[in-house]
Amino acid sequence: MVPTIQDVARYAGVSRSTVSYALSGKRTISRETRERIEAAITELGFTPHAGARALATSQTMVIGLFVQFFEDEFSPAMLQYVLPISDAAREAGYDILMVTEADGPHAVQRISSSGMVDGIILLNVAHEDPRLPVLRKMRQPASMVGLPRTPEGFDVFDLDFAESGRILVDHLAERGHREIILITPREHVFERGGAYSWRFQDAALQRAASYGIRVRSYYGETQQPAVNQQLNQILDAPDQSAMVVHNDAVIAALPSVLYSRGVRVPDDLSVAGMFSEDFGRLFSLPYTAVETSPNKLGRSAVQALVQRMTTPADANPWRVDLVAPQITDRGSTR
Amino acid sequence: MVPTIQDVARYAGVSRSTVSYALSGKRTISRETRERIEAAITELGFTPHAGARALATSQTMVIGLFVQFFEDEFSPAMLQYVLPISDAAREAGYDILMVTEADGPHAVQRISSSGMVDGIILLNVAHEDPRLPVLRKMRQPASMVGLPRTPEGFDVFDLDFAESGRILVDHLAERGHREIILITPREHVFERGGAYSWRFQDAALQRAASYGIRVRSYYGETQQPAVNQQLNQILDAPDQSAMVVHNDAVIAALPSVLYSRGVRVPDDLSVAGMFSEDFGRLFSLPYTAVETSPNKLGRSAVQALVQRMTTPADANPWRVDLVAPQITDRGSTR
DNA sequence: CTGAAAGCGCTTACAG
DNA sequence: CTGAAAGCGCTTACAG
Repeated sequence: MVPTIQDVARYAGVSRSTVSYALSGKRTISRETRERIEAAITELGFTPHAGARALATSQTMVIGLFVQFFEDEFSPAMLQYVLPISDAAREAGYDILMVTEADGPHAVQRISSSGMVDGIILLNVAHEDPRLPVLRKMRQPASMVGLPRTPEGFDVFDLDFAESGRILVDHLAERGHREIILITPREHVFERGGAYSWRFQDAALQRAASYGIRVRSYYGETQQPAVNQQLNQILDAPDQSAMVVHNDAVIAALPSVLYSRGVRVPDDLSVAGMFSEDFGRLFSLPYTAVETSPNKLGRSAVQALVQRMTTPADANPWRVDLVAPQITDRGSTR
Repeated sequence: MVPTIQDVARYAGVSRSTVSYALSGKRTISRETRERIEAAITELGFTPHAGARALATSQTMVIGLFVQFFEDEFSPAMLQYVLPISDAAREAGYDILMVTEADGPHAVQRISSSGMVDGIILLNVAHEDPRLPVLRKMRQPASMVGLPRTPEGFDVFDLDFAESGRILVDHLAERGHREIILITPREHVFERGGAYSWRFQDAALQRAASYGIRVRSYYGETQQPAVNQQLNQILDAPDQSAMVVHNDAVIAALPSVLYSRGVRVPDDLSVAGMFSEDFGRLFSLPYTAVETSPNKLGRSAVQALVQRMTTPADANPWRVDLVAPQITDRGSTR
């Protein structure tokens, strides 16, 4: 039914090995032979069987992408990582097996030990991520977005959230603000070990303290209508001059809440956030923000992984890249 | 290095076939033998090699999911289909190979003919979708979300957009509106063959005509700041009483635009849209809407595909399921 | 209840 | 420049 390399060989009057070498280019084939083979391939519509090739070469040319969706996080943000990763993988010749299973450790074990993938990318990595211990036992290399407590054994990429916190506090301090409202991820994200939450918050609080700036910190909600209710409650307090938002759901809802209250930015309130340019465009956020660079982080993770996969005995030390945050001034502070 | 079925057999003192049958349960194994095999498996940490199994059985237990992201569509909506599909696939024992390649037909050809997947799901199918002709030549069954001009050969699931258009017009007609603003997908979506765009619009216009209701139809923008600008321009016209929005980007931006203009819903303007409950929650949309049921559609596509994959000679006719739209009244009309 | 062997469709040393 | 053959790690008729 579906043609095999044997059919091609027979049709072209050569051996299977010759066809295989013509395909891979790993040895020189006479022009005439090569042309006969190519003709046979197009004539028969032959494509090598991926499974057979994987068995023979121990290479699947597939990357496992492990995504976790939590109720308390804002899902659209995740897509910003997935798409660049998928694109970068394809550019390097890999396909993406996307795994969204709730039981992360089990999924890693299952996919990895069955040899379905050559390498693994973890998204949304927690401080004590239960996927890492099992991942360490697997034979495939892995890279990730998100900084775990013990990154040894993996290439790790993340935004420098501490520095991001400082940059935003500096930005407001320079403009003379003496009080800042800080809206963080949900409390549950802290508890779960989403290290980005406290890396940002701790650094921001510390930097603010060094200026003598007072910070009122709130765990932001992530589901409507709680988001709007909470924002309104926070804004009911008098004399607020500046707000830093490190919470996707809150920042996405902010424009409508501010409009509804008649709060003008930056005249009545200075606002600065943490989001990517794409995210900002999607939700029409007119706020100065630290660019979270999901594109860059995702692509870096792919690149590092491809490097490890193609150089199995790679002696290079494991990377921990904390991308330096850049602020994009959209004029929402003063 | 990594244990094979041979190692397990040796360790348990049986043959490879016995181990294989113990794994599959396709023949009865004596209790004692089975226990020895199980012990060997856990002891050695054995997992069957997926590639070898695929080669022997011609089954990969992987579904190819082909996603297309267009500049002129609103990406968060896509995730609402991807996640339920991934979950449903896993429940049926399948993993998901997610393909986002820009060249859809080529990607289908590549993945399908190399035997990487047992079946295929297409998302965001166009009226004349260039992926369908190549898909028809492939050996794997396929299902899809989105109604193509010629659905023969596939199981097709989509919302009944025509009926959705009628329902929303009826809803406003019942409330006495004599003029409706209709915001559709971008013009380019119509041109590209996104049939959902005109199926909805044509039906809505026709139904409105039957009531003698006047409809002003606009191609909605999808990128900021164009979305807000356009909305403001549309709303500048006097005497508007009702608006139907069939455009994700526009409906997501609508609350802030209406707030900023001081337009109150439904007192000043009746608003009805097309979006899922999840989407509405994500963007805090307080509008009456036809539920677009991405969850249901995605799961149906998986179910139908699993049926075809497990019953290759399935004689059941191809399905074209247009899900009956349900309106969710959130009190945004009167 | 269990085993020996063929076969799935490739790749790659080994030989010439 | 090309071929014959072993091997990758499974499954499954065939045999007993």
